[in-house]
Amino acid sequence: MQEIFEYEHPFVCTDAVIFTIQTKEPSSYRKLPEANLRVLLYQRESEPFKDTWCLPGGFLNIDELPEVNIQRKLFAKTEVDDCWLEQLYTFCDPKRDPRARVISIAYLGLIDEERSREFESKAKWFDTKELSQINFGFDHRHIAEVALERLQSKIQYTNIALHLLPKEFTLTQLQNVYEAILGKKDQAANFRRKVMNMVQETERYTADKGHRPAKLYIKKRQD
Amino acid sequence: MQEIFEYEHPFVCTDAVIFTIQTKEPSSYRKLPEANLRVLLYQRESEPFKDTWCLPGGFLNIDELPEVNIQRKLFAKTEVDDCWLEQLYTFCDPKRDPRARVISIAYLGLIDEERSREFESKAKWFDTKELSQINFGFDHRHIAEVALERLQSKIQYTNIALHLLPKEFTLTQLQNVYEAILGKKDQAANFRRKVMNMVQETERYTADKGHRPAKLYIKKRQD
DNA sequence: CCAAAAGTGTTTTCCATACACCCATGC
DNA sequence: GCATGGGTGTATGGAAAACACTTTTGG
Repeated sequence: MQEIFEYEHPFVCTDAVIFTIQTKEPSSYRKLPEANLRVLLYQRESEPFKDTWCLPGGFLNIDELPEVNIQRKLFAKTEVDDCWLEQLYTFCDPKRDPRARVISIAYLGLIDEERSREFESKAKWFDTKELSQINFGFDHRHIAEVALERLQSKIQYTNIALHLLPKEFTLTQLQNVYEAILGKKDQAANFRRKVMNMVQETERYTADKGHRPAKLYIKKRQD
Repeated sequence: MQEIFEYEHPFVCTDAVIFTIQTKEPSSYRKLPEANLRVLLYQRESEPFKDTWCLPGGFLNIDELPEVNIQRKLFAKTEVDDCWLEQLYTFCDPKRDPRARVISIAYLGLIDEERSREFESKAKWFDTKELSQINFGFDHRHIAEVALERLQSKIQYTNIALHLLPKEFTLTQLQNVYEAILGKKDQAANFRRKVMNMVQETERYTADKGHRPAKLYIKKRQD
C-alpha cells in the first residue's frame, strides 16, 4: 500500500459553468423567447491557451473541498461571490491539459440576472446560442456543452430554474427562463399550472409597467 | 503556473457500485417482488478498514482513463471482466480515507444475473435491502446509497434496466427487475405497454415451464 | 381436468395541451 | 378608449392506471 504514495499521480482541478438569464427588450410581435441564456467565461492571461476563453476554476489544494475551491476560484477570476452550484461531471481525458495529467471536477452554477450584472468587468457573459463561435481553451467547449444539456434536462423535473431569478419574481419571468433554456414557447395558462407546485404567492405586485401588475412569487418550501 | 506542480495534491481513485438481480423462488401467493437487487462487495485484506466490506476500485495511474482503471480493478478484486459502467459522482470528503487525501470517482455498474453467478468466489453479493447491516469501509456505504438512488431514478426514464438481463429475456423477467429496484408492483398489461418502446420481440420462446411459454425479447436498436 | 403464468381488450381517470376569454394598468 | 401584458375557465385528446378476461403449457 505504501508504494502508491510515491507514484506520480494526476492533478485535480475544478471548473464551473455558470449560467444566467439576460432579459431582452420586448419586441412588438411576441414570436421568440424574451430572454437569453448566457454562460460566464474569462480570458486567460497565460499559457497554455493564452487569450482563449475559459471556464473559471483552478487547482484543488490538498485539504480543500472542491465546492469551496470552486467558489474561491470563481471569485478570483470573475468576482462572482455566492452562487448556487452542483457537481456536473468529472472530465478525465489524459490530453485535456497539455502541461500534465489534470482531471477536472466540473460544476454547474446558476446566478440570477440582477446579480449577474455585477461581473462584466473581469469576465464576460456569452449567449449560449453562440457557443460554436467562441475560441475556447482546454476542453472547456465540451464541458460547457455537457452543462447546457444537463441544465436543459434538469429544468424539466426539478426547480433549479428558480436559481436564475431573484427571490421574488413573476410567473412571466419564470416562463421566460424556461423558454430561453428549452427554446420553445409555452402557453401561459398551461405553464402556470405546471410550475404552481414549486412556487408560493406573496402579497406583493409589480407596478408602473403600463399594464396589469403581476403578482410576485417566491420559491415554495420543502419539495 | 510552474509552482503548482510542486504542491502536494490529492490522490485519485475509482470505486464501482455493481448491481445485479437475484431471482427468488416463486412463492405460492404472489405478493412480493420475485427478485432482489444485490450489490457486489469484497472483504478488504489490509489496513485501513481491514476485514470490512468495500466497493471494488483502486488508485488511478498517471495516464490511465478511469473507465479503464475501474474495469481493471474490478477484475482484480472480483473477477468481473466486462460490465456496463457509467460515471456516478466524485466523492471528495478530505476525511474519506484516513491515509491521505483521496478523491474517488465512483461508477455505477450493472451485470446480468447469469454472469453474476461466476463471481461468488472472490467477492460477495449483498441484498440492497440490508445495506444498513453491512460493515462498510471508508465512505462506501454512502457511495452505495447514492448509487442506489441514481439507479432507482434512471430506471424510470432510460432503458438501463436491460443491462441486468441476458441478451434474450421475457417481459416478466424485465418486470421483476423493475419491481425489485422500485419496490412496488405493476400490472402486467400496463407494464408491457410501458416498456414496448425499448424492446423488440424475437421468434423464440421459453419452454418446459409448466405454463404457457413466454416470448423472448431483445433490446430494441436505436432509442 | 387444474394450476400457473403469459398475454390481451376495455374502461376509467388523469394530465398536458389548446383555445377562448376576462382583468388591470399607463397613457 | 386602447395597447399591453397578467390571469383564468373549459374543452379535448392521449397516456397511465385499473380491471376483467382469454391463452397455453405441464402435470
